[in-house]
Amino acid sequence: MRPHASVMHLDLDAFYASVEQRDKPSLRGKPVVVGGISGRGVVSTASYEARTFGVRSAMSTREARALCGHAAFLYPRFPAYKKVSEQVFGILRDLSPLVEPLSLDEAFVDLAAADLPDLEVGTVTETAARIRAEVAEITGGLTASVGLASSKFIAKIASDLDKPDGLVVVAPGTELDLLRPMNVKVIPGVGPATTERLRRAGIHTVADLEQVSVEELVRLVGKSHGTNLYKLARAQDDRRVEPEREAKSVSVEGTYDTDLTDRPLMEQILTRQASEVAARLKKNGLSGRTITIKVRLYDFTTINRSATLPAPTDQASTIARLARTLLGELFTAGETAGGVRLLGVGVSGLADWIQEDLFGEDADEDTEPELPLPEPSRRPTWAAGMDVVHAEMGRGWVWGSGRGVVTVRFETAETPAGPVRSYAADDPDLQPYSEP
DNA sequence: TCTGGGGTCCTAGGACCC
DNA sequence: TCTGGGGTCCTAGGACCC
Repeated sequence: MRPHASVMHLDLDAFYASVEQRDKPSLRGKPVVVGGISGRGVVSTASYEARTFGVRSAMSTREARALCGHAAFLYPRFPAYKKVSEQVFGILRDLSPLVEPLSLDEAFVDLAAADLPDLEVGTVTETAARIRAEVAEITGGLTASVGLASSKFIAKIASDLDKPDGLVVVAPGTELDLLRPMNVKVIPGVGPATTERLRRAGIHTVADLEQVSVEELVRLVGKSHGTNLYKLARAQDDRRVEPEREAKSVSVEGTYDTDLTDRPLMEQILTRQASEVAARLKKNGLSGRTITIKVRLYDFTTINRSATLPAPTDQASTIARLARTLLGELFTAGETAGGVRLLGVGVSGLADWIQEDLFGEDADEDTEPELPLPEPSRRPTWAAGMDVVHAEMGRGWVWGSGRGVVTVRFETAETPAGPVRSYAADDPDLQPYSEP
C-alpha cells in the first residue's frame, strides 16, 4: 500500500456495445447485444439499455433474446474495438510509462511514474478527470469509469462503484472503511466456488473475512488463495503495475452448433486450428514445446491432453500432427463417444526464439486437402453488424440477412441515422468494407 | 438448442535426479 | 529387514478473469 492514491484503474463502459452505438447512430439509446449470435453463443457485452432488461455478459444469447428480443444482436467487430483500444492506451501511455493492459478495455496506470507536481488527492483526481475527457474526445464519445486508490486491488474496486462514466477516489487510509461492509465477491479471484466455500464457513462480508485466521483460510481455500485472501481482507496489496507481461500460451478453439462425432472431420478442424496457432506464433516471433488439445464433450465435461516436444516449434504441420495423435488417443479410449461440442488446440511452454533447423527439412507444407468445415458458430457471409459498402449508397452495416436477402442500414459514426435497404445476397454492388 | 474464446494461475501426483 | 528428502519437469483438471 502506498501513501497516495496513485494507482489508477480505467475501464471503458460497455465497451463493444458502446463502439457499436458510436458507429451505428440508429442504435444510440437502444438496447444492443454484442456476442455470439448463433445457437450456442453467449453475450460478450450488453449496452446499458439492454441491461435494464436483465441482459448480462456471459449469458447465453438465447436467454438474452428471451429477455430483450427487440435488441440489436450484433457480431463483434474486433478490428474496430482494437483501434479504439489503441487510441485509449495511447492517451494512458502519454500520461505514464507504467501502463498495464488487462484487456482491450481495461488497464492499470501508475501515476507515481507520471509527470505530476504531486500525488495528493486533488491532483490525481484532476488528472483522472482530464484523462476521461481525453478518452471521450479521441474515441468520439466513449465513456470510461476510473478508480484511484493506493493499490491495484482498491483502484479496481473503486472504478466499479460509479459505473458507467464514473470517477471514484478512495482516499488513503479509508480503504478498510470501504471494504469491510462489502461482499467477499468483490475481491478479484473470489468466484462462485470460493464464495460458496466461504459462505459455508459463515463468511459473507470482508469484515467476516477479516476475523478469520490465515490457517483457517488456507484450510478452506488452499495455500496460495488463502494467504492472498488474508491480505486482501486487510487491504494489503503491494503488487506493482507491470507494463510488459509475456504471453505464456497461444490457443484457438471453437464451439460447434451441433456436436461432432466424425473423426476425420475433427482432425480437419484441429489441422486448421493448428495453422492459426502457428500463424499467431510466427507473427509474434514465438514458438513452444507443449501442444495441448481441448475437448469439451456434449455434457460439458472438459478434457485436456498434452504432449511436450524436445524443442520448441512454430510449425503448423508439427502442431497439427501431434494434435491429431492426441485426439486419436481419446477416440481409442472411447471418450468422444457421446459427441464433442468444443475442440481446440494450444501451444505453451513458449520461447521467444526458434531452434535452428539443422537439417533443412520441413518447410511447412500443409498439403492437407481443404474440406468444408463447420465454422465455430458459423458466421453467415453477411453477419449482423458487419461493415459494408454499396456502389451507390455508400457505407453501412448489415442489419440482418437470410433467404438470400441482406438488409443494410446506411449510416456511419459521422452521419445521422440512415435509411434501410434490402439487396440480394449476391448483389455485386454490395461488398464487405474494411478500414483502408 | 442452457453454458464463448482467449487467457492466467494454482494444485496435485508421478517420474526422475541427486 | 528399513523405507530420506529436496528439486524439477510433466500432465490433468479446476477456478477465475474479461
